[in-house]
Amino acid sequence: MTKKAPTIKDVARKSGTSTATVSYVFSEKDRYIRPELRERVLQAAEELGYVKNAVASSLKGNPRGILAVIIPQFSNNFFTDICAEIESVAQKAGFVVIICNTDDSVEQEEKIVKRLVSQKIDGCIICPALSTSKNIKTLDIHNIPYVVLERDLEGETPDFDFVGHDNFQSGYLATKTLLDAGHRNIAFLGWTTPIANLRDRLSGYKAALDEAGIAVNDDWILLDNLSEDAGKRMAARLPVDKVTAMVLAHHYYMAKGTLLGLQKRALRYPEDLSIVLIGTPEWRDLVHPSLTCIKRPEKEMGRAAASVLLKKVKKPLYREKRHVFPVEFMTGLSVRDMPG
Amino acid sequence: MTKKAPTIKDVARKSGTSTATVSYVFSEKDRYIRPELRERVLQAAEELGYVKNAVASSLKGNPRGILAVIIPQFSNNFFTDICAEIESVAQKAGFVVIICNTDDSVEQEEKIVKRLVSQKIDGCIICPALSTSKNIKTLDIHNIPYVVLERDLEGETPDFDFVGHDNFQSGYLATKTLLDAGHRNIAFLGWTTPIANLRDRLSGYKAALDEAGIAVNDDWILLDNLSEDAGKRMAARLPVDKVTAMVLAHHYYMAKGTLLGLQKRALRYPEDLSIVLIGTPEWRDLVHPSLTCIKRPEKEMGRAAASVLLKKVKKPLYREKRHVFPVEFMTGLSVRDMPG
DNA sequence: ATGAAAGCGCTAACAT
DNA sequence: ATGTTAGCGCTTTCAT
Repeated sequence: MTKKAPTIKDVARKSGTSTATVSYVFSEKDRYIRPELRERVLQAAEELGYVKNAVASSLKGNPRGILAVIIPQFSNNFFTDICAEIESVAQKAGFVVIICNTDDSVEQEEKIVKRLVSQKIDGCIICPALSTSKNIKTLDIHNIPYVVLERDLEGETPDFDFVGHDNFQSGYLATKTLLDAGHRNIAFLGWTTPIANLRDRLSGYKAALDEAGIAVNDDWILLDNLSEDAGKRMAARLPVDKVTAMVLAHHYYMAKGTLLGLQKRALRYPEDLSIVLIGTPEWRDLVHPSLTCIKRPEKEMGRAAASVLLKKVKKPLYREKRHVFPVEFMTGLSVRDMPG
Repeated sequence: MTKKAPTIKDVARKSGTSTATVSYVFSEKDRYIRPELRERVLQAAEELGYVKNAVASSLKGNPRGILAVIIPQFSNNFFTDICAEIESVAQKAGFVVIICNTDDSVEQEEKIVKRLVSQKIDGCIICPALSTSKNIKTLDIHNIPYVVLERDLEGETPDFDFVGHDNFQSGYLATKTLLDAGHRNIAFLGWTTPIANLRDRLSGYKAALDEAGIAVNDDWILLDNLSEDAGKRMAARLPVDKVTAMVLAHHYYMAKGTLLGLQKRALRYPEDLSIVLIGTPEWRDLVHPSLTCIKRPEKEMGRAAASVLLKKVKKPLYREKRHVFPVEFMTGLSVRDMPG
């Protein structure tokens, strides 16, 4: 026997006033209302269990109270950490947040973006599937404020606000760490993807080698798809007779696979092979020896993305500078100093 | 110069027909419309970039297309795994999902629930903060279909749909595993909480001991708050001269802390201490030796919660049975057979 | 087969 | 200081 939710009209009737008055009582607008009347309205609302219908309110042009974030992988802690931060900032500002996973599929993303447009969300943080800009354009057309997260858009695209981190630097720093420890033959393990992030990390790797006057050996750059098994495969293929160190530039579950693959070959780190990992999985200091890592700024990114978006929601023409956060070196025990 | 989004009216004008016709073209309702006209409408909509406004539509009583899930911890993989599954199921059914984190605070939850009510969401999956039913009642009052996740409600509460897993069994199974390996003096590490889950695990532990004719020693039941540091503290307090095994019944980061604390005391498992962990952190098979675990049914729970909710959204009076999923034993190398 | 128009719950300009 | 009312974009009954 689902009775209907009480509306402003019910409250008006019960408190013997008009809907306008009730509306004003529940809005931030300052229209003076006799304390006595205001009290009566509040009382009636309380008794009826009235809650303002944000849906109807937004039809009149008021903010919806909903933000969205679109990510390519739900199961990647890098993204969930960012989302957690976004949700936290949004919550404090009175918004709820819709989280959507595209599985890095442009088609899936297209459906999702349409749905969000249809829902008239106030704004959106999007890490574009495969770095494509197609669905971003939909957001543009419908005037939904958005912030692009982590992946730069390829090709001709509108001006956009961006929050990301320095992938070049992470590749560079990881490689430099190994070079400084005296390594010369350094492998780079990544994944196959059209997005720039991995490419940037690889550029950082190459730049560091270059700076040290070392030629890049393409055989030591291993790429595979995103999975734990791929990590295992790469560990199996690793030319450990030539290489003394490696940069793990891929995802946590690939990295996990790589470590397991190493175990399987009875290879030990740092004795047989030094390792620097880009990223900070929960287990970085639990494995033994602990891993030397490059920490990415998940929280900072989440916080920045959310606050930039909130500003844009308030002022649609608001433009922020690009936020590209630096990474941070985290010491560990997986790098061995080379003798000599 | 943000031009307004095109509405049904614009499409009607452009295609020279009425708003009613356009509405029918974009609805599932079957009203016959001349193919020629239908085509013209579609054409106009396409050109204008028209997307139906779900907000206005829902004002007329149509489903909103939004579900919500309320969890007490965003950073806990147990919950994010469940959420990932919920999102996936919801997405296939055409819904987007709002994810809210309460930090296990009843006050925060209250705000969130009010917001969701105000947003007129179609339904909600809630893991109630501290197992309290107060905010659930708000959902009831406003006729929002909901499914209670993982934590049973305490006290007098309305009839509700529930999806969870067998916490008693996980405590029992973990303990039984150690008993079967010949252990007699088994510690139980948990956290301080009013919710039933930990209590149930503890009951399972006690039941297993009881069954084996072993008295419970309260000194071996260690509880602390939810943090990695608390895990370290418990490891430090552990009476390893008396105890030969332990059940880790707490969260991943506590478990991590406990393992780190063990390392600090130079205690090795399973030699010095056998371990069974409730839960399956990503690192369970990465640490060495790999951990013997009790796997909880995150995916099944997520999937069940989402599908039950979707059924309730369709049919508000729909009632499902309680879903309490079993846990699963996962073999590892952290349990040593006791001699004798 | 299609269109006119009332109305969902709210806001705000306007009237009193 | 408060009430009346048009209208946000859509759905749907009723008329044609």
